[in-house]
Amino acid sequence: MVNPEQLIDRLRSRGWRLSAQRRVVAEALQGDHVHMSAEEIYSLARERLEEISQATVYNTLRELVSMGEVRVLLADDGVKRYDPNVAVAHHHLLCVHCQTFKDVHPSGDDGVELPDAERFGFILTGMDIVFKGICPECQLVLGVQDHQ
Amino acid sequence: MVNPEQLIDRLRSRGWRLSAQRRVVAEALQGDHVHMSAEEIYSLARERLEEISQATVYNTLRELVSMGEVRVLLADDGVKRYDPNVAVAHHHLLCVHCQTFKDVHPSGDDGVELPDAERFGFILTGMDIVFKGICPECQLVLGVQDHQ
DNA sequence: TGACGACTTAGAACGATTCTAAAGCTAGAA
DNA sequence: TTCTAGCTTTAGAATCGTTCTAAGTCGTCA
Repeated sequence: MVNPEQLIDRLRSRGWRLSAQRRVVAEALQGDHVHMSAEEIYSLARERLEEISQATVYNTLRELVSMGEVRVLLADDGVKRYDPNVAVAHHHLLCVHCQTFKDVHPSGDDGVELPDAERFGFILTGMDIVFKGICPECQLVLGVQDHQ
Repeated sequence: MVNPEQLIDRLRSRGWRLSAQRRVVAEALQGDHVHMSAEEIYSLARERLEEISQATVYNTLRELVSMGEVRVLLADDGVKRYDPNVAVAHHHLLCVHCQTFKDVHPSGDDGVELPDAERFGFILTGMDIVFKGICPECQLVLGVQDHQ
C-alpha cells in the first residue's frame, strides 16, 4: 500500500506551492478510493473546503497530470479518472457497467512485445493493459452470475 | 487484409435496412483508413452524399457499435474512433501526439493473465492492450529522433 | 507599504455527442 | 396502385465534461 502522504510530500519537495485548495485536491486523490472523476474529486474537496471552485479542481488536476504526478485514465464513458499511483507500475481493471477502475498487476505482462514489423516507425513510449469486466456490485444490479 | 465488402455484406445478411446514408457511412468505415472519428467519417460520407446530416452519422455509428459490428476506441483526447475490424482479434498502437490508432498483433499477449487475487470478484469480459508512441509524421513535426 | 506574480474564482464558451420533434421513405398490405 | 405503419433522417436545441476568460485575492519580498 502506498504511504498516504506520498503525493503531498512529493509535491512539497518539488517546491509546488501548496495552497489550501491544492491541498484538499491532493488529499482527495491520495485517499483510499478508486480512481475518481473530476466531479467526484470536486465534491470530496468541497466537504473539506466549502469555497473551492470547480475551475480550481480542474486546474489543479491538469497541473498534476502535466507534472507527471497523476495519470489520466479514460473510461468508456469518456470521462477522465485520475490515478495518483504513478510511482508503482501497474495496469487496470475496468467495470464496463459502472466505469470504476481498479489497479492490478497481471502476470506475463512483461512478455508482451510489439514485433518490429508492427511498429510502423513509431517511437514506443509505453503500453497499457486494461482488463474489462463486471464488478460484484454491478453483477447484482444486472442480475448476472459468475459461472466459473 | 480484410475483404473491403465484408462489413456491408454482414449488415445486409443481418437484414439491416441499408439506406443511402447508412451505406456511405459503412463504406467510409471499411475503406483503407486509420480508425476515424465521427467528424472524419461525416466529412468523408459527405463527399459521396452531400445531404447527409451529422445526426445520421452519429445514429448509424451508435447502432453499428450496439450491433457489435464496429468497436469504439477512445484516444487520449477523449474523442471516439471507430474500428470496423472486429472479426480479427487485434490490439492497438496509438500516437500520443496526433491520436491516430493502428491495428497491431503483439507477441506474448496470450500469456497475460490476471491472478485470482487481483480479480476482485469481477466477471472478466475482455482485455485491451494499447501501445503508445509517436508516429513518424509527428516525429518530424516535433523534431524528435528515434535512437535505437 | 507597494508591487509583482501566482492562485482562485464565477461564469461564459467550447466541442463532442445525444436528444427532440417533425418530416421523409419504404416495404408490404389492401 | 394506393395506403399505411414503422423505420429513418433531419435541423437545431440541449447536454455534459472540460477549458477559457477576465477580474479578484493572496502571499512574499523589497
